[in-house]
Amino acid sequence: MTEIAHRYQGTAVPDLTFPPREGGYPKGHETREEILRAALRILIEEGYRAMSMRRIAAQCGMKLGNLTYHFPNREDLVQALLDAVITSYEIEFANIFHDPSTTPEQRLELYCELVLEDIRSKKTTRLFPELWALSNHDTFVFERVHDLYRRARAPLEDVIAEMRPDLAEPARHDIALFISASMEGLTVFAGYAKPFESRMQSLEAVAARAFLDVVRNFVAPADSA
Amino acid sequence: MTEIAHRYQGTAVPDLTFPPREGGYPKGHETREEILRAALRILIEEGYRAMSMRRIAAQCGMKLGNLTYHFPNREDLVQALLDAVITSYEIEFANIFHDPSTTPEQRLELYCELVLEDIRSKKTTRLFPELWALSNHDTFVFERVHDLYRRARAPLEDVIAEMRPDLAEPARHDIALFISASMEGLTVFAGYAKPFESRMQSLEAVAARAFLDVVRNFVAPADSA
Amino acid sequence: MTEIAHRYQGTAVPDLTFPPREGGYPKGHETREEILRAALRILIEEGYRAMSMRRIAAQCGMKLGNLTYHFPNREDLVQALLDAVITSYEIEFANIFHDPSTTPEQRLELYCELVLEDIRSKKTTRLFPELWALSNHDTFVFERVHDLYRRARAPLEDVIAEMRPDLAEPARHDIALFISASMEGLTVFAGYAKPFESRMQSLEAVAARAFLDVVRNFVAPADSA
Amino acid sequence: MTEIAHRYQGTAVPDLTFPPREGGYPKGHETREEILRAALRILIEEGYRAMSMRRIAAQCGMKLGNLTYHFPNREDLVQALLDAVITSYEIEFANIFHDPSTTPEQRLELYCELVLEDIRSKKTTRLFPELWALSNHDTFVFERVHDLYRRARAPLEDVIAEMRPDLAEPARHDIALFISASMEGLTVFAGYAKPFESRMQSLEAVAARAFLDVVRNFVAPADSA
DNA sequence: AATGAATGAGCGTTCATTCAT
DNA sequence: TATGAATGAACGCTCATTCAT
Repeated sequence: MTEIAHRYQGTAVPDLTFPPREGGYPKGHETREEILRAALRILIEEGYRAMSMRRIAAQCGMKLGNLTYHFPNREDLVQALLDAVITSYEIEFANIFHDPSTTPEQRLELYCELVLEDIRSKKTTRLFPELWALSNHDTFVFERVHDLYRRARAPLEDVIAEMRPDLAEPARHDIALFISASMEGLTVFAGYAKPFESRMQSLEAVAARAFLDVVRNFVAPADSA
Repeated sequence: MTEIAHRYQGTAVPDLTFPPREGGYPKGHETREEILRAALRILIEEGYRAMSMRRIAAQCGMKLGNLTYHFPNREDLVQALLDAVITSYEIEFANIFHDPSTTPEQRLELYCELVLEDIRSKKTTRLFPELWALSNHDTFVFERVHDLYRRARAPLEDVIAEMRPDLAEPARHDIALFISASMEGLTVFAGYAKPFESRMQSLEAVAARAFLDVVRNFVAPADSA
Repeated sequence: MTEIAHRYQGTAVPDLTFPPREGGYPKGHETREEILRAALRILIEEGYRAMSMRRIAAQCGMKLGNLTYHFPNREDLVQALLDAVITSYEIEFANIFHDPSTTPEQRLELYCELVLEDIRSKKTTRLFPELWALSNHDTFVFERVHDLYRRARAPLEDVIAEMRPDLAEPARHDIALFISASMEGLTVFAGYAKPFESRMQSLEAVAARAFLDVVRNFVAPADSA
Repeated sequence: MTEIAHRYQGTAVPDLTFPPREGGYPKGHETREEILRAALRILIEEGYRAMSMRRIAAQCGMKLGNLTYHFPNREDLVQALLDAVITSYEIEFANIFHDPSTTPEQRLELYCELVLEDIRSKKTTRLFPELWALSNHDTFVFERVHDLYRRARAPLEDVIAEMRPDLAEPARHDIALFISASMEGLTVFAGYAKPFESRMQSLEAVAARAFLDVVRNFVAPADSA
């Protein structure tokens, strides 16, 4: 396959959160972190198919045997990696809304701004499509990804509840879901190295307008369950 | 990896459009079609990683040697497959707007309805995340996918132009892009076997409201390039 | 493990009978024969544990990939090998009694002579203990081995029936079984390179005496089922 | 490989006799015993090939590191195991003939009875074929096994000497050897879970008859050395 | 057009072993 | 005494590919 040039080759790829092993030494935890980092790097730069045990071991200058010592099989490693990377997103999200803006409208706009900014990062642009593809065939990824999204929608639902206390819970949920999905969709079009990456600024304005309007104007249909 | 149960196991997976080989016999074309169909079936049911030459050959009860006769190497096959599947989507799209409804608002709504209906199909839900993931690392897929989306946005841009002749072309383009991306984003949340598949109906109402409003109300910022 | 010196290192190890593959070329059959021969050689010279796919491939100057082409997995190869080797023993046995000696006593003695002669061969001494060990954990080997022994006992039972028409079938069967088992047991003590290999001649006399006597003198107990 | 069902799954597998380590603590001896027991359990249940260091460690809920602390390498462990298990058989045998029956005929019969009873145990049926197979390729096992058999034949030779003082030593030895080998051979046919396990009772009668007759009637050939 | 045969590289995994803690 | 960490080699197997038939 023809490879897409990597613009920021030497990306640091940080942000991995995973629990230490019971009874394990600090050295071992560091090694496991190095392994997961290398795996993430390959996943981002070359895709899931290229993320083999051997390549990961080679990436972090480690023998294959040691890699399987820390992660007895590939599934363990992949799950640990995806869990760690998703957990780090959850932590990031949890930190976002500790600074309360004034009006709910401002908070909605800020939320979208932060999400769309994240989407433009190489890491997110590359990682999430892989997660979406994997979630189609792997229940663990499926559940972990949608767990993340559920948490990510919570502040959105709060904002909508403030702006539209008249709406029933399902309707609020639908709107939050739509807003969240809508932004995720932009990953493929205006994410890192995507055709409309440069339009992200103006797309943000379009999105903000659409989201504000739909929250304000949405009228639940009679039979909306 | 833990497999997600396939609800409509025996899916037919049709819709593959690809050119006959120059100087090739009809039999050969049929065989190539069978191969691509088998490949697509694996891609949809088990993901890109499982789509090996051997498994494709096995899927269509064919010996490996014959498969490599028709597609000398894997890249040829993958490109032919993705090209064929994307082409079939383009043809489907081209057929959509031959029946012109009355108002542009109705046409916008119909457009969204058709797209969101397609998204709920197993084929589309499974296929597109794979394409998005591949497009991050493969220029051919990248270009082919965005070519498809460009064509898909064309009728959308026409509708927007009718509704908002006052807007400049970049703004219209941004709005069309947003609407398209927005709906694509719903694939992951309300597509086939997704957590909110059952909410697609009401999500469609939310989306329609948001899209109509943004087309009607969008005001280009002063510095929008 | 300390290795026992191989006295007749360059043993030919012939006698493998297995069916040609349907639609396969003669070349392929030859290759499969070469593979099985190499496997048998290793099994005999170094034991079951040493009989790995890689070592077999190396033994017959073949690439591992080609070996797995002909035998998709180890179990297939092992079964094919044991089946072939056991089949060849069955054929050998079937040929033994086509020359009818005069008295049943002479035939019994000839039978024992032939079996004990075979036991002294390197192939049989080495192979059968492996089969016995394997048959403890592998149903295929278990059934195949006891199928062979059942066929091997048939002429024995005929002889006994001739000598002792008064005996009931179960008693005849027990005697045949005892005689057969008795000789097999000598493998470990007086087989190839065994401590009493040189005593085989005189052991044969002891065995012949014991077998003749038991056939002649055995009196079925009252409650013998 | 297809596994043979284990009828008496939770076998205790006792009977391991091995010397304590010089300067070792009692705790260490217990651990080593636990290790050898686990090894023996695997050997019996799954065969020699499955008896790896890792599996042994896992079997006795121990970390690999600790196992290699007690047995620095595999050969040490295997030798210790086989030595211990053979030693325990030797001790068992030594205890048998402390109760002297009256006539040598009765003693011969009792001897056979005890041996054939032991053969029917899962442990013996499973273990000895492994020993026979190993003894073909490993001098230590070879010598240790035949040492055991030599001791086992001693009481047999005494009985024969009593019954046939006229016979020369080689002839007596041959007869004892034949009787011993004969019974060992029954392991494969009428041992634990073997096709004729249920016939062991009547086979014992056949064997007793044959053995008594051969001891009584055997006439050494003129050239018997 | 299709199958059989063979290669060479790579896959995930298990192995026995060594050494630091 | 026991566990954690790491190595290097080998395991059975699958891969894409090439070529003869």
